Amino acid sequence: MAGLAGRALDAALSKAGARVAAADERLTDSRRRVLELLLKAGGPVKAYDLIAAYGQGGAKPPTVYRALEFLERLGFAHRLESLNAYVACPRSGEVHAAAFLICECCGATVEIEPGVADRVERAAGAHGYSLRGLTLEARGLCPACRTGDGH
Amino acid sequence: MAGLAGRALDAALSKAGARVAAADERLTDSRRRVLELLLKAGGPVKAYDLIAAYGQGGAKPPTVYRALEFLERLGFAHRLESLNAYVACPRSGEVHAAAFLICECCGATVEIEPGVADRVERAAGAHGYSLRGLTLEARGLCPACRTGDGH
DNA sequence: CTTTCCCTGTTACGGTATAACATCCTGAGG
DNA sequence: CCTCAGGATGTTATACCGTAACAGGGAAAG
Repeated sequence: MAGLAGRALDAALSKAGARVAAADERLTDSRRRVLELLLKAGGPVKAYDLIAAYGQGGAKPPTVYRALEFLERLGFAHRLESLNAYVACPRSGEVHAAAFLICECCGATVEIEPGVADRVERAAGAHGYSLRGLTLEARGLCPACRTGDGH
Repeated sequence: MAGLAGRALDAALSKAGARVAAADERLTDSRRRVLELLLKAGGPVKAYDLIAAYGQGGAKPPTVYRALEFLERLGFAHRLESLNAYVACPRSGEVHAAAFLICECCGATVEIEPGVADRVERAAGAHGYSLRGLTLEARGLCPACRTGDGH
């Protein structure tokens, strides 16, 4: 799943720590641990898998959900609504609208930048709405699964 | 919530019946009942609210979830992933990619046609993905809630 | 008539998420 | 040093969302 490990993981975590500090927030143990698990996975992870993998016999649900909420708020992670899963954000620490391609066959996901925010913004304006967040999840088949190399 | 009632509701239901028949499917009692509840609500409804409102002491979850699955498959309803809720589709019976504006304050939703499918398709193609379905949900404030008239 | 296929009913369960409250740090100000 | 306010965490319990698995029923085709 292209997850991080070793030096790259450490680098990503310390970079995250710096960004969190710059935002006058704290990267506490539980937040750091959850981010680490998301980065290691390199793909979507279910909340209860994080809970189980947390260590020392696991964590309680609120611990992990609070960490996820924090990571989302600061732009280190996204929630995939259509999968009930969470994923580390490749553009960690920069708040932005996320868009995903999700393979219906193997679950592989890619975060993309389709540049649709402006069009949605216009459509919202036409209905008098002001926009504050965007969820865009496209389901399909990844290259491997299209050709049968999948899984 | 702009829900349907009386003649308009009857008309919508019989139109749905015709479309279902044209698709060589059956609009059974439970399917018709769930569609009726969605149309009456005129907005997003939670599955368990449908279960409670179903009548005769309510229905069992599988009954309602099966009906919802059917209605989605035929394009009569959509699931709002970010709300865990379901909504009747204004373009009932025509399968299409849905996009929604959702008010974070009062929950009002509008189905829009932002015309982004082509852009997402291109972005998917660039990553080798073939597209089969699209979820687009924009959160913001509706006109009433922006001006404080909300609720 | 009977076979087939789809739809439904029912029980039970598993996965997802949060409420509510107690506790504990940590940093600012006295 | 003290203490006090605010955020973060720990803990228990519970509510909500969705589905598996299997039995039964009913209409249409042969």
